[in-house]
Formats: sequence, C-alpha cells, structure tokens
Amino acid sequence: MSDTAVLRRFNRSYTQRIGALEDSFLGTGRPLGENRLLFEIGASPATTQELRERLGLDSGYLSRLLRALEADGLVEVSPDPADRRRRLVRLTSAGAKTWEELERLSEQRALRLLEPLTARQRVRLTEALGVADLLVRAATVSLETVDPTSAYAREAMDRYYAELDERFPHGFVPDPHTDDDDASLRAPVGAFVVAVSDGRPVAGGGVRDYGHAAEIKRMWVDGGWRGAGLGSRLLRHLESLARGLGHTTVRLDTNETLLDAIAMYDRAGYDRVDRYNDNPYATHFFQKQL
Amino acid sequence: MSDTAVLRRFNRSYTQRIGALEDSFLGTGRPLGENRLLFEIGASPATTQELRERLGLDSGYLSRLLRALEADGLVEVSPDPADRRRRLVRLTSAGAKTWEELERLSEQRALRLLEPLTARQRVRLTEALGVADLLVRAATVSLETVDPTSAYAREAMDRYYAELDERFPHGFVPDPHTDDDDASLRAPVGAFVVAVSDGRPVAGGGVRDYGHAAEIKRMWVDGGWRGAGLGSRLLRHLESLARGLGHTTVRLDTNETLLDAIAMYDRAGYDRVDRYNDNPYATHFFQKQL
DNA sequence: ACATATCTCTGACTGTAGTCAGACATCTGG
DNA sequence: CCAGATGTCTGACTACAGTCAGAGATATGT
Repeated sequence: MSDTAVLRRFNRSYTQRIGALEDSFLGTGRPLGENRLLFEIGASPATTQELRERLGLDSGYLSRLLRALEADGLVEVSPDPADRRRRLVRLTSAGAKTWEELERLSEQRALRLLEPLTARQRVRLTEALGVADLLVRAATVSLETVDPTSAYAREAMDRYYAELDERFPHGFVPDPHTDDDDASLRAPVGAFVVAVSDGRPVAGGGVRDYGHAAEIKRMWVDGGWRGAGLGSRLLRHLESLARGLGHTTVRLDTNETLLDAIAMYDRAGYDRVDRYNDNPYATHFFQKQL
Repeated sequence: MSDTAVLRRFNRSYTQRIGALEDSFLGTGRPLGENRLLFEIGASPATTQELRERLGLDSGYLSRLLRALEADGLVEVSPDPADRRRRLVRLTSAGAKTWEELERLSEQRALRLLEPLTARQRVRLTEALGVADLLVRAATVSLETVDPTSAYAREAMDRYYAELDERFPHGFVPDPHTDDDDASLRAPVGAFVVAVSDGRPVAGGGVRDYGHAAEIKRMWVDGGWRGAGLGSRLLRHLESLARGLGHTTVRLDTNETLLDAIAMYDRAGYDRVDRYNDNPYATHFFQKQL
C-alpha cells in the first residue's frame, strides 16, 4: 500500500470509530462547540482573543458561546484591567466541576477503546500513536511570515536568546534592541518567519539584507521539536524567501557550541567561509548559492 | 504518559488537523453528507436500504440526499425489479466522474499532509499508522453470536474450509453439511460467534457439546488480521460461552500445519492431550480446565 | 381479496455551526 | 485631545444535519 493509501485507510477507520464518538458531545447534553470552548478555558484561562486564536473562532460566534456558558454559570467574563477592551475568561467552581466531568468522560472513553486489547497490544498502539502524533504535528506546522514586533516573533527571538545564553559557556547578551533591527527583518528588505503549532511558536528565524546577499538570523527550534525535520524545513523556507527578495547568495553565522545547527547547515549544502562580520559570538560562517 | 493520555493527545491533535480537513470535502461545493453518500454509492452500488444501513441515515434524510444528487445528475434511482418498493441507486457517468474527482482530492490532501515530511519520516509515519490502524480496528471489532445458518456464519465457515484446503498438503474436504451440525452450534447446546468489522466477518468460531465437555470448532481468523490478538480474544470469548453452557472442560483439535494456532493454544493455557476423536485431519489435541 | 407490513417519499420542524455588518467602548500615537 | 485602530458584542442571516409524522405505493400471509 502506498503512503497515502495507508494514511487514508487509517483516517477512514479512525474517524469512523473514534471521531464519531468525539462528536457525541460526550453525552453532556451540551453542544460540541460549547464543550470545546469549556475544555479550552479549563486547560488555561485566557482572554477571549487568545481563545479565538486557539480555536479559530469568529469573534461574534465566540461571544455567543461565552454568553451561553455564562448563562449556565460555568464561566466568568471580566474586563482585563490592563486593557479594558479585552475580556478575561475563567471557569467558575461549577465550571471547573463540569470540566472535570468532561475529563472523566473522555478518559472513560479512551479506556473503553483500549480495554479489549492485551497489555502488549496497548504498548504497541501507544508507541505507534506517539510516533504518529509527533509526525502529524510536525507535518502540519504552519510557517507564517510575521512582523518582527509581533508577539510570536518576540517569543521566538526571546527563546532563541535564552537558549544561546544557556548554551554559551559565558552566556549571551543580545545587542540592545533597535527599530532599525526590526525594520531589517520586514518587507521590503527582509522577513521573519515563525512555525506555529497549536497557537504556539515552535521555531522561528529571519532573513535580512546583508551586503548584496541575504543573511539568515536567529534561527531557533524548540527543544521538544528537535529531530522532526523542522529546522531544515524552516531553512529551506527562508532560502526561498531570500530568493524572493532578489538574492542569489545566502549566508549566516553560528557558534561552535551549536553542533546540530552546524550539522544541519552542512547537510543543507552550505559551504564554510571566512568571517564576514564582527559578531563576537560567531565562530563559524556559512554561505550557499541559491 | 499513560496509555489513555497518549490516545487522547493523539486524538486531539489528529482530529484537529486531519479531521478538520476531512470536513472541507466542501472544496467541492457539495455538503459533506452528499459527498459521503456519493462516495459510498461509488464504492458499490446498492439499494437505498443498504445505504441507510451502512451510513446509519434516517430514511427521510437519505431520500432528500438522493434527490439532491439526482438533481445534479450524479445518481440514478430506479425501482428494484425484484421488489418494486425498493429502489436501486447507481452513479451516472457524471456521478462516476465526480466520484473520481473526490478520490483525487482525497489523495491530494493526503499527499499535502505527507509532503512536508522527509522520506524517512514518511516511512515512520506510515508504519506507525499501519500498526495503529490494525489495533484500532481490532479493538473495535464486535463479537456477535449468530445462527450457524446466517450469512456471516456461512462466510466464516466457508473461508475456514478454504484456508484449510490451501494449507493442508493434500487439501481439505469438509464432511457433508447436515442440519444436526447446525443445531449443535446453536442454543441451548452450542453457539457460533463471528467477529465483525465494517460489516464483514473477520474471524469466527463455534463451541459445541462433546461428551461432557465443550469443544471449540472451526476457529478462523482472516489473514489480514493475524497478529491483532483477535484469535486469543475470540478464544477467551468462546471459553466464557462454554462456561455459560455449563462446561468446566474445553477441548479442541487442530492440525500440525497450523503453527500459529498451536502456539496460541499453548499461550492460552491449553494442555496437549491424546486423540479424542477420529477426525482424519486432526494431528494435535488440546484441553483446558476452565 | 384483504389486512398488515414494508419501503420510500414529502412536509414541517429543530438545533448547531458559522458568517457578516455594524454599534459601541476603549486604547494608542501624534 | 483627537483620529484611527483594536476588541467585543448584537442582530440578522445562511447552510447543514438530522428527526418525526404521516401519505402513498407495493408486497405478503392467510
């Protein structure tokens, strides 16, 4: 069977058996949409804005769902003191109880599915689903060009800096942040890209103009996502953006402690070149013709 | 992470990503229900009755869906000559074309999911999904006690005989079929059980009375389902039926060429005993105290 | 031949999901 | 302080999925 045939066969049998159960709102008498929202709020209280983002809902629709949950006494909505246009949502104690009930039902359903299997089969299924989960997540990460001042970009860069600070023997202190720096990473001369999964940035990197060539900056991949091919994918994406910006050469610097990054650049066809800047943290320099 | 946590995590991320895509069958401008129906008819033309059964639809709803597909010129509905209350449904040539288009879109979507993955990752994902598919199917197989003259039972036995005929060096010819034989495999003295998946029997076996003990007969597991633990599960089920019939001993015979069956009986706690019948095809005899 | 069962179809509903266009409140940069 | 941007909410819709109660045609057993 071909790859796609396996995937399609799995999809068919899985959604028919498990997905169908999911739809039945878990027998709570509450519509699926409300339950999904309730579950999401329970996982971590948030502003309506974040909820909209995470669940991909229309603002009017979300408002109505919140109103329904509020009417049932399950959630409390209050203005955000920091910005009173925004609203904070959190579960009431009745809501928390209902949330736990949903948890319980969901757990029960999972158990019922596993119950006919032997211990060995459960282990096999669990392992297989774990692998499939990682790879499906990896395959559906979306690469988005964002403004360098956006929350996603800031988080990606902050985590990049934090990682360097941890990896470098004497720590890492980024240059003071400037508006010019931001401008260099947005159109028409550059771009910043984040890989988003479940509304969280899991990788990021920028491309900018640097002396008649493109330079790739601040590439970072979340620790839990190493080995999922995300770095190479992001690198290829940044290269194609560089091409789109009119460049035929792309260069970058990195540090000797970042072994996996160096290996990745080697694999991706980059040549080692002489130092081309005075970045005190850089020890290795790479270049590639597009 | 516990087994259920892995399953639930997978379910969440999978349905969010792939399930969501599945709904977008709307890429065709046709509602999901109509597409599902069209797909089902394309897979094998049928009476409305069968379609209702297979898809679990209300008769009024199905009628309306058919009317819509008919209006689009995709299906033809005609009275069944054998029973003119019934109606036969089949695709028109335009319908067949649309069906192929659905196939193409589905294939494309599967490809798009796999596309970001490297070749090695695809292999890993495909293997994982293959294992998961088998086990999820196995876990949701339903064991049903059926009459030995029913279509399911007949199919299970016929395939059992066919397999023996293929495996035995000199073939296999079953004893002439008798009504007594059927009666021995139904209440109050026996039972015949089939494992059903997607409306097809995938395993089967009977238990009957044999000289103050229960005897398990004609146990068969579909070739594609070996290794899914279905045999052991069916065996345990038959043992519990034997207990319900008032027996404390269960025995069975088998042939030396059926190595996996023999291994299964050993694992299930059966002891090898002397020949207790004159079945010319039997070479190994087992017994177990319940 | 007749009562009864079976099968399909139509009309009349309900509930859920989701979209879109503003109204209104609040924040932010100049 | 004001203009424009941002965030939330309401009203008015649409589409889809599904249910239920008969009506009417056709088969079946006695």
